[in-house]
Amino acid sequence: MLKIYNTLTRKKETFIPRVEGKVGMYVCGMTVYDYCHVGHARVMVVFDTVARYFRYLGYDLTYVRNVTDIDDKIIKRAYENGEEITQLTERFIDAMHEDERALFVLPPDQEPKATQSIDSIINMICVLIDKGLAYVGNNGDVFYAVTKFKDYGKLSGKNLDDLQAGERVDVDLAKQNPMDFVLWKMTKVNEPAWDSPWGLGRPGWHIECSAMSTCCLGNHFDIHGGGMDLQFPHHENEIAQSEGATGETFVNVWMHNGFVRINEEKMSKSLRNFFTVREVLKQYKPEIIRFFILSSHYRSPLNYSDEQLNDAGTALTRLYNALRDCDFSTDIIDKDYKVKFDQAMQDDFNTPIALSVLFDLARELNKSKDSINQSTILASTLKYLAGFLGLLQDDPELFLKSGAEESDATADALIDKLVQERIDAKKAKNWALADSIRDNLKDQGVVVEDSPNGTSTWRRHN
RNA sequence: GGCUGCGUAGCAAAACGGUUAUGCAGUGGCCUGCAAAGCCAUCUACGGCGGUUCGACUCCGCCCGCAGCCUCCA
Repeated sequence: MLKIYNTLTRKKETFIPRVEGKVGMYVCGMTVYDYCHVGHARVMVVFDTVARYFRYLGYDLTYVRNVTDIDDKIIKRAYENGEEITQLTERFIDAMHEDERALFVLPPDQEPKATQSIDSIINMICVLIDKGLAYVGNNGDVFYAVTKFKDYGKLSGKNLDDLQAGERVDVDLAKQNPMDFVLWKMTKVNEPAWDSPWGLGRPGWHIECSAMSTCCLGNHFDIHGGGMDLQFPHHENEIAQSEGATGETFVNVWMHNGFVRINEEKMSKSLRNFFTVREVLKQYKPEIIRFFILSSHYRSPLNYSDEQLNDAGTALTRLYNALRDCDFSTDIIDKDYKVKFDQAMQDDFNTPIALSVLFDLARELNKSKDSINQSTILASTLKYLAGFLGLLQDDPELFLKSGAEESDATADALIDKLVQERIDAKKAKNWALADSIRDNLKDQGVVVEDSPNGTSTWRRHN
């Protein structure tokens, strides 16, 4: 029985799909004006893992993750760069897909873009105006009237009166209520604009997700996810828009992942304390980053530091080491470990425990190396289960011999040659030479390991 | 100010009302020419104060500390 923590009820609930055997999941994706940072990577990896697990459980999943390709920041950045908006957004969409592939994130089934959903956005705004939930302000912008939606605040646990008491910057005088938010913005000079019943303009941020999600998954679907910071106001506003427009329940389960932190502080673009995925990839192998992300529960904060990444690298090396030189078979899986793994994953996708099961498995595998049958079963089980986390699918030999940089065949050949020279030196009992070769390689980040039968292997230190 | 959430050993990170988490690091041993890897053993815990209970790290209350949201942010 799969349990998922639902932000709406603040409880873990047994997951019951709306339609038996099917799951619709929408995740708020990136605004594409810059490279993805580790915080974005967390969203991608976490929901990729959720998606993989739903499929593993046999659900027919439709996973939608949008791209916000029109907003103030995009316009500003394009202007600063002296670049066409579409040129900028296409560039960063490509970069995002590259990062995604690097982190073994499988593409979502649908990836709608805001600029390609203008019709459904306009339709939804029309309905909201017809229903008296939205109005045209005296500056021509269209606003959502939050006081008209009785459940406003139900997701974030906020209450309009308290919010109004809070300090607010720059209250827009065209609004009836300071908490009202924009559905449609009138165009300014040199901005992209679409024709609408209210004149040339562009959509506000929140409406695009309401339009795209209901468009792709229907008025009512199972899961909506995103980072914690989207809880309010973004997701709150989505509920107001979608439920206001359709009169139906919008989403059954709201999932929010925790932040990536640096020095106990949220990693964010505005604080300028972020590392982009491609920066980190220069230093660490992609699978290490994925392992690092999954080593804490998706709702917990995740502190980013070199120490953490190094630990993740060592831990992952242990698993790959266990798989080294093993045979694999797809049809023999150890049931006990599978059950333990499932128990962890079904408890709100508890990946730290799922990983601990993999380590238990690795220990037993290391002990069973002299029994081919047993080690094949355990190795196959380890690789099979790890696959649902998007881990351990590389050839162990390749993983262990690779570094963060692109692999270099000539460098590897040279290492092989030195390792062979060392084997020869060992045979001649020339320990001094053997040790100096080993020390030499170690200085280059290559660890040599001997095996009982006189052969030697090597791996690159993370 | 309002609303969330968190506080576990050297570091990271989980579960659980009474029983080994797990990874890294440390210590002792086995293995090894010596190492590394691996195996075995082992030391460091549950922010503070009360309460409930036969028994609480786990439930409740208060306090302290931290983070986040209330403005664009994954």
